[in-house]
Amino acid sequence: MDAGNSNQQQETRRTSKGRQKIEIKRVERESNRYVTFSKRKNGLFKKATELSTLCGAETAVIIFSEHRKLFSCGQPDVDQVLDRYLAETERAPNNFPSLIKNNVENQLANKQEYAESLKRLEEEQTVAKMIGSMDNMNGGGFWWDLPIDNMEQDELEAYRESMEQLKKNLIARLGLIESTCNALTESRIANPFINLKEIPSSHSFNSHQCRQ
Amino acid sequence: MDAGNSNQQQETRRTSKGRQKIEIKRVERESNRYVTFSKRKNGLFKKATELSTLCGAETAVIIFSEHRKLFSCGQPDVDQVLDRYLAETERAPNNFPSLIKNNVENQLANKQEYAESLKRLEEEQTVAKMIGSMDNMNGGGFWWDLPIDNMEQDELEAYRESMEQLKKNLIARLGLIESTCNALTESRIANPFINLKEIPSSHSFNSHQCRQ
DNA sequence: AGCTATTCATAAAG
DNA sequence: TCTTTATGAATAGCT
Repeated sequence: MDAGNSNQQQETRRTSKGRQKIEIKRVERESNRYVTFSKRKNGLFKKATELSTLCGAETAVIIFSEHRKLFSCGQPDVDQVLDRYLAETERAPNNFPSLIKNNVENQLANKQEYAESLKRLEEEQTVAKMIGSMDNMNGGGFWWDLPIDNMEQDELEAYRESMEQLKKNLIARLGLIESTCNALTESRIANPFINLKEIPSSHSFNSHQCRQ
Repeated sequence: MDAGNSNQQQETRRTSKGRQKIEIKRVERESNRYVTFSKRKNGLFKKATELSTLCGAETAVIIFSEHRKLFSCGQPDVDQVLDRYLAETERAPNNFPSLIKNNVENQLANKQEYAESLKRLEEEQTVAKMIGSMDNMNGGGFWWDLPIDNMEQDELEAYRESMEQLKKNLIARLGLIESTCNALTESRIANPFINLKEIPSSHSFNSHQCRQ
């Protein structure tokens, strides 16, 4: 609507230039930047909340101001959404194998190694069972998402130790794997066949609250 | 700006009623809801990105559609922001609840969930077995100790990415679990009852990417 | 924190 | 789903 015609303020001169177009780049003037941050942060939270209400979506918005202050908003709850998100992304590694499944099936070679891997698997199962035997495991979580609250003290201690050990091992192992990958990648630069594929990922949901 | 006067379309009758005001409540018509979701999701991502650019903030927006499909957007990177968020929330003793909270709430200890967890466990085993079938796997390794040497370039890339993701998530999650254990251990020394509190927050930053 | 004029986002309809 | 239209909303610049 143009409304280009005059009138609309009797005689009270415009008290404002009204909204002006701005470039989307850092707002240099600090006072303005603050105000903008505050207004837009609120706007963003509002939009996120509306999206949830209108469409039944679960949302989480996390913002760290330039001074690193945290603000967050989620429906029904930020942490639930994050848990779900983490669960999803954790799943990605498990999806990976499917990419090479075909090759794997063609490679069933060394029986002995296979036997060893089975043995290892049993160890994992032991842990898993121990955990599984504890009552419950929330729907979309992983085995380490145990109901810690219900553990007895000794179980808790044992569990924590396991976790610490697992963490150490994982970090070390993953670091090794990564560097191996990197080394191999480099050494294969000469390889004319390079095509990257996407890691598929599909997902689930969950989140209510606004902190500021 | 009323522009209430007529004219403005020669004779071309209005082809649209234009935007109409809507109530902020679930959009009942499915087709509309879907369209609204898509538009608003994009709008939200845009707003978040603008906020980052304009104010030097770090943002992460995570959305799970009603069909549980995941969409996310972050500057400079969703996972970095999440790591920061988790780090922040981890430290605060009163904080860790969410993950645990979930479990607690889900501790209706119903059999069905347990069954589901078992099912998931089986899936993990399947993966492990599959990998176990791959030739090689020096004793003591875990399922992610795949025969990297035999991977094709694209698999390798995908695998490395998965590993990096897994590492990030594991570190974050295990850290969270550990601190939870510690907190619980402490709190039990004096009190056998544990109750979760709301999370205070002050904080730091971090995040670039949009997935959809 | 309020105001106001504008720009921006988006509900409807094609 | 993509475009167009017309209008509702968000917000930049001031006070």
